Amino acid sequence: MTATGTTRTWAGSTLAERKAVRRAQLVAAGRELLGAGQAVTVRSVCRAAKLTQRYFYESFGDRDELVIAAFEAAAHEAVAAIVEAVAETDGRPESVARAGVRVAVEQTIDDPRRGQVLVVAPVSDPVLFAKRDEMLPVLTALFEEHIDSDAGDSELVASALAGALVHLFFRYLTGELRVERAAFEEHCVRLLLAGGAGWRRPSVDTG
Amino acid sequence: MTATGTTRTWAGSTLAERKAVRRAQLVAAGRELLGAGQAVTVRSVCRAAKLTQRYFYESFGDRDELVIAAFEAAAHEAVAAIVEAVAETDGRPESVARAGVRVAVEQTIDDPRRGQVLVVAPVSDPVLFAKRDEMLPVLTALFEEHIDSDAGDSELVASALAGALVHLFFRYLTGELRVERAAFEEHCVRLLLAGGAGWRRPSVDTG
DNA sequence: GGAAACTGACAACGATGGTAGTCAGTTACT
DNA sequence: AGTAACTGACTACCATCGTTGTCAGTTTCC
Repeated sequence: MTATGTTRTWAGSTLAERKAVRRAQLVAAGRELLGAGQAVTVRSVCRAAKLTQRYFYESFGDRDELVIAAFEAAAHEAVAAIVEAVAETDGRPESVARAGVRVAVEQTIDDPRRGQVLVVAPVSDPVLFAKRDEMLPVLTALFEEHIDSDAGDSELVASALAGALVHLFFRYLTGELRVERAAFEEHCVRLLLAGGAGWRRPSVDTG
Repeated sequence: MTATGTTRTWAGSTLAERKAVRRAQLVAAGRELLGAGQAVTVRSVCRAAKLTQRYFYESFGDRDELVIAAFEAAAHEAVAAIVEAVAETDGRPESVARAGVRVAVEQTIDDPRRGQVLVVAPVSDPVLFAKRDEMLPVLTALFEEHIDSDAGDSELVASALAGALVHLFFRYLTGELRVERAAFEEHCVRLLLAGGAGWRRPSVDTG
């Protein structure tokens, strides 16, 4: 048998394998830069990955594609952890909400780099903002599945909830929100349980 | 009397007057560009203002300063209109919330350019994002003054509310949120009245 | 060993942006 | 009329970025 096409090896690996390695290196470098709040350009990411720019275009059409890949890598980790935690609850709404919030906090606040990628970076990168906006329904749907809310138009509810949580996490992560972690988590749980309501009694209900 | 220093005229106006006119032209040009979703650079804004770049540095240290000025101009209009509308209510929480939401919608959705500047542009410009973040407490404080909420930690409440409203307006303005205007406004009113709760009954309350 | 695939380093080009300066023409004051 | 302030048009320089190509050295296959 002759080694032709993609089976030819170089330093023990095929071209496809090398491409995959290089792609992973670039995505990891992109994550590092995003997580450190640094600019992601073709040059900066290739420098961080210790690859020449020629290899960038082997896997990505442009910088945006790379940045999205980096974001998705981080997001999938967080979502997977949340899904797992939720699956281990007894399924009661409060258990689900608590597990979800706990893990979300762990994934973003206890791992500041991932938090930076998922929560802070989208603020200054329209590409990431749009990507995050696209992925949020995945998360809200997960909770809607377990938490029955008779709160009204579900799209409005979901949007308000997403906006509220994203903003809370952003301010907490950047240190603008000076509250105890427990209070922060409790508030997020309440928001989820009420389909967005962290408050017991809307004023109109007691009027 | 001899005309010296700043009283010297050129085409009928003093240097100070000319500077003020040029500054206003640049701010207006900045607003136009932001409102049209176009990039604001020193070059683009001077082109739009029909002024040479030399005059840019007469009023602004850099591009960010100009962009902030443009944002502030738009924001002050909206805030002033909301303040006025609230002042004309009977002061009951529901009246205040309704007036506030109605005017906010008018200011941003009925005037798409201003809406673009205040709601959409901050998504792709970190300078504007930060500026808006800085100004949101002005608005939430206005409502807190009129709407008594026993909902808990007021900073957490205000942050969640701000995030929810900003996100709702963003999605509505960009056309992502396909709901009737009345439903949209009603939901925002409910959020305000509940200090963020658009929902009647958190599940835990009926458990 | 020769040829082709592959690598890493680098150059090149065009585009854009920020900032500052020059120059000829215009205006206003003395 | 002379001079200084002012204007508008433009140049110049530097930096960064995206994208592509070249070249010499390396590896692998036949």
